[in-house]
Formats: sequence, C-alpha cells, structure tokens
Amino acid sequence: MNLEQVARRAKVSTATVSRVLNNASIVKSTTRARVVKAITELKYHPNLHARHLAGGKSRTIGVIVSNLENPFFFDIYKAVEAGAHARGFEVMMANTDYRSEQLVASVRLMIGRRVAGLAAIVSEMEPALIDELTDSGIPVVFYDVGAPRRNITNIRVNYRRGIEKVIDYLHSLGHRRLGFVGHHALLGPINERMKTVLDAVARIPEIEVRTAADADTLEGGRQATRALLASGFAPTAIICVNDVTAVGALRELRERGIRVPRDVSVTGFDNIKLSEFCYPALTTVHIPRERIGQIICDSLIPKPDQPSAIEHDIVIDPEFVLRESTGPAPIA
Amino acid sequence: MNLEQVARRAKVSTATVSRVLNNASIVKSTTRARVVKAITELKYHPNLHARHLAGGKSRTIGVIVSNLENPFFFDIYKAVEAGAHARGFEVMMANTDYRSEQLVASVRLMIGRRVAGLAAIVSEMEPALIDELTDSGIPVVFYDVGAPRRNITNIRVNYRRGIEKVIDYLHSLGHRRLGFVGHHALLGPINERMKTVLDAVARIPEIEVRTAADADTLEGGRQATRALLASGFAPTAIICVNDVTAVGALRELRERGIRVPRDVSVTGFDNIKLSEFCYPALTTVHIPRERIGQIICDSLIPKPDQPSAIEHDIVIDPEFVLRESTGPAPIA
DNA sequence: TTGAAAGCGGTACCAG
DNA sequence: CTGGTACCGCTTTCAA
Repeated sequence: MNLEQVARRAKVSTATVSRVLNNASIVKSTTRARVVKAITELKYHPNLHARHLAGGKSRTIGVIVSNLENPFFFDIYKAVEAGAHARGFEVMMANTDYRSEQLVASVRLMIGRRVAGLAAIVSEMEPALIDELTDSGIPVVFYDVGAPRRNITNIRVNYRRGIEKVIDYLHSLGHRRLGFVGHHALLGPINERMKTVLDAVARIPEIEVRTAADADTLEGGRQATRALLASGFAPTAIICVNDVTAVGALRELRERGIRVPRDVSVTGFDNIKLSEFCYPALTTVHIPRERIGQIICDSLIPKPDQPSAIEHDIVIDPEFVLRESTGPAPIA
Repeated sequence: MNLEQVARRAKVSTATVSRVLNNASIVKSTTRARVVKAITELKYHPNLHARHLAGGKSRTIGVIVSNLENPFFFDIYKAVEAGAHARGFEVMMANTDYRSEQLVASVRLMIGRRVAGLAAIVSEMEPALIDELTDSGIPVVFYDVGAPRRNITNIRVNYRRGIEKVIDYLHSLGHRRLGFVGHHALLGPINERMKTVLDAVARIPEIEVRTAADADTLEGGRQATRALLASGFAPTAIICVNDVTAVGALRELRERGIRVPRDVSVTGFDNIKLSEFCYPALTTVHIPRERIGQIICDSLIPKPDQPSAIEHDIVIDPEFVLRESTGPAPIA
C-alpha cells in the first residue's frame, strides 16, 4: 500500500496525495476529499522510513538511559517525552542496563536512525563513543558524564554537595560509623560517587566508613547491605547511592530485626516517589528530574523563533530532604 | 555521509560497500579491507531508514504498554526485549499512559514504521483500532484485550480465578467487609476487573464490598484508599487491583495509624519485586511476566526452522502468593 | 568478485 | 491548484 496506489484510486498524482497528507499548500477541497476517501478506503499508512528518507529532517529525538527500571531514569524519560511531544517530536528510548556493549549499540542505532537530537542519561561512556557522537553532528545532551564539547550540552548534579549534606547531617546526629551502599558500574560517575563519599568523609577524621556495591535494584541494595554487615562492621548509618537501593537496604535491616532509624539510620538519593511510600519514609536528596527533562528538550529542540541561548554546561545543586529513616546515633 | 562517498573513497562501487556492510556474498579480502578502512575513516553510519526502505523487511518489533511506570509492564517489556535481542531484533517501545489518543498515535506510529510484529499490552483498545491493525497485516499479540482474530494472538490472565483465590482466602480468615482499590481506565478489562471483583464477591452473600479508583500509581492507590475510608466504610480487608496501588494503600493506612494486617488486611496483584520489599510484604497473586514476554516473542518472531505452532489464544492461571499483609479479621 | 542500474515510498521543486 | 520528476541512501538482481 503506497502513495502511488492511493494516487491512482483518487485519480491524482502522488504529489497531490503527498500534499493532502502533509496538508501543505492549497489543494482544492473536492480533490482533497477524493484523496482522503481513497486513503481511508485503502487503509493507507504512510511509510515513515520513506518519508524520513525523502524529507531529510527527523522530528524524533533519542533518549538512552542506564536503567529504566529505576524510577529516577524513568522520570527523566517521561519529562523528555512530554516536552518532545509538546513540540511535535517523537522520542525513541533505549535502555542499556549499564552494559557498555548495549550503550555502543544504542548510540549507533540512534545515529543510524538520524535522530534530531540525543540525550544520554548514562553513567558511563567511553571517549571513543563520545567522539563518534560528536562527529555525527547530532546535538547531544549528557547527564552526568564526560566533559563539554562541540554541539554537546552537559548537565550534571553536584553529587558531592548532596553527599556532604547527608554526611554532615548524620555527623551532627552523632553517627561515626558509616556504611555506603553503591552499585556496580565499571566506568564513570558511579565509582566516582563512591570516591566522592570517601572524600567527603575524609573531611571528618572521626568518621569511619565501609562500602559495598551490587546491582542498581531493590535486590542489589539488599545484597550490598548484607555484604556490608556480613563483614562484622556495625555502622550506625547506611548511606545508599540512591533510593531504590535504600529500599533494598531497609528490607535487609528489617529481616535482621534491626530497627530504622532507632538502631541504624538509612539515607537514599534522588527523591523518587517510592522514597515517600516505603517504610520508614526515606531521608534523601532531591534531584529535579522534571527540570532535567526540560533542559534536555530545550537544548535538543531548537525553538522556532528563539535562538538557542542554552547554557552548555549546567550544574544542579541538589536539596536535602529530611524524612523518617534517620535519627540520632544510638548510644554505643 | 553515505554509501557513495564511502565507495568513492574505497574506489569500489556502492554495491560492494553494501556487501561488506552486510558481510554478504564473497568480497575479496583486500577489497573488503579497503572498504572497512574507508568506513572507519569517514565514520560512516548507514542510514537505517534507507536500509529499511530498500530492504523491505523490518527486524524490529513494537511494544505498546499502558503504563511503563508500573513494573508489571516494565517486566514484560524487558522480557520481550531480551527475547527479541536474542533473535537479532530491535524493539521499539511506546507508552500510552492509559490515554486512548496516545494509543491510537502509537499504533499508527508502529504501522508507519512497518514493524515486523506488534505487542499491545494495553488494557483498552477500540474495535476500530483493532481493525486497523488487523488490516495492516502486521502480526499482533494482545495481552488482556479484545478477541482472537486473524494474525492476532491473544494472551490473557484468568483474572477472575486470581481474584477468587484472594477473596476465598480472606473469607476463610473471617473478613466480611471488603474494599476494592481499582484504577481509572475508561474501557476494557480494568472496569471489567472491578466487575469481576463484584461478581466474585456476589458468590458469597455475607460479604459486603465497596470500591474506589484512582490512577495506577503509588499516589493513586493512596488516594483511592483515602476515598474508600472517607465514606465511613470500615473494611477489614482491602483488595488492590495491583501491587503498586497496594503499596499506596499501605501508606495511607499507616498514616492513619491503621496497622496491617492486624487492623486491616491488604492484598496486591501481579507479584512485582516491590511487593516483597514493601512493609509489610504483600500477599498477592503472581502473574508470570517473563513467560508472557517469551510467548510474545515466540508468536511474533517466526523461528527460522520451526513452523509457528503457537497457540492463538493463551490463558494463564495465576498463582496465589501468601505474605505478611493479610491476617485474620479483627474481632468486631 | 565487482559494477551498473532498477527500484523501495515519499518529498519538493518546476512547469503548466 | 496539480502533475511530472529528480532525488533521498541503500539493497539487490543482472551482467561482465
């Protein structure tokens, strides 16, 4: 089923059919009616690949995330989608599951599809791949990875500040033995996060810290917590790399009969919706996913009128959110 | 950057470049080397639209879900993706947010992309849209919607059996006043679900039931629960349409100082991972998302050798999962 | 083994 | 307003 068949049935040229399809230029209404009739009768659906090929321009932007299962990424994705739809763009999603081959495959896929823009919300990215993207000429936004470049916008969260707020708060509550639950990821900001925690702790000599890491899932958080405690180390507070793993930590503690926050305090990061619904509700650090999504859209999709006056390097200072999973350190 | 430029640089024809790209037919190794060199030097990425257009066949399958935010849908998506990748297919995801215009748009988009197969994991679908799909000739799998048709496979869960198991269990525990927390959705199996609950309850005369519904989110479950209780009705057990809303219900109950399961029992549905991690862990009904994903792949992607001996109507009998959110009805 | 050329299904420019 | 037609970038015979 293609333009030509529709054209034949409506007794017009393919050009005319194309015109009514894109309701461009003026088409006599009787002609248009004939064409529309033919289209519906034939149940014609234009081939988007052909359209793209002929048209040149794309109207779809790509979003690559590390782990869609984590609501943090999903929220960003959703915000991007909303912004894109509002501007008449489609969005194609790709999930890497923190696997670098998947990342490479996804990036190539997006380039191959000639997306109008690409957002990479991934916590690791090899320089060669960044080059590949840069050379492709596609406008790119990175969240939390790499350094600013030509046609690349960078958004990053001041993770260090966030962690410091958490640590300072716990310190003020008397906590001295801290556990950190991270998650696996070979490169980039994740281990950097663990490093950040270590650095932030180093400012305060009397604090001792131990770390463990597993998958970025509920189960992963639980396992990491188990590993942390298995070593015999008895932290009075456990700082988790994000809310999902923190909920996993809560579960493990509950299973061991350790009460939160009475025996051990727990903190998350991101402030996903779940952090308010779990028990106890998590003390965490808010990352504005909505805003990040908007920034992504703004920098990827040029406004028709407004010249893109977008910053090329944006850093977000996260906010501390106090809830019920933290409390004073128990008297030793 | 296109085939021709690569061809020129490698001093061969575009046909040859195409051959090495698809490592098809025999290309002299020295020639191949020249081509590969040109490709990498030019950082060439084939245009997938053009490839698709010329090639005809698609190699990507589409998945449309109602609410990716709910892990139930996400798990299915992930299973489909795994199966598809294993067979060398890509998958394109679309999320409708339970909005029927989005559903229509997504279906058209998929048809326009000429996907090799389409899975619709949505709880509502207008007949006209089903026709549109049927006529498109694309192999389709529906989960929980519509009736079997030509080139359409249907997978459905025996929701009624699942609900009956829940109700019978609660009944055996002495519960007589039940609340049902559903979620909004204009058409199809969702309200059908509410109806199912009502029917199932009707079997047991001494049980009284009240219902409420809101969004399919944590917050929605909470609001619906609030509405349910605001009426003055005092259920001894609350049956939730799924685990996500159940976690929302737990939150509302906790806020009101109502203890679960001592004062009120709560049940979920789906058995998503979160149901084990929330507090208290949810008594629920298991739906095998993994298996559903596999069935989808099997029926959408024809095995190279094996002739598709797939059932066209598959019904799954869900399993009751007992955890900690249910207990005996309190003595009145 | 390799090249030439005919499409695939649209879009858009140029005449009429 | 409408038709003719030259591409868009790649795959795939058909010959050489």
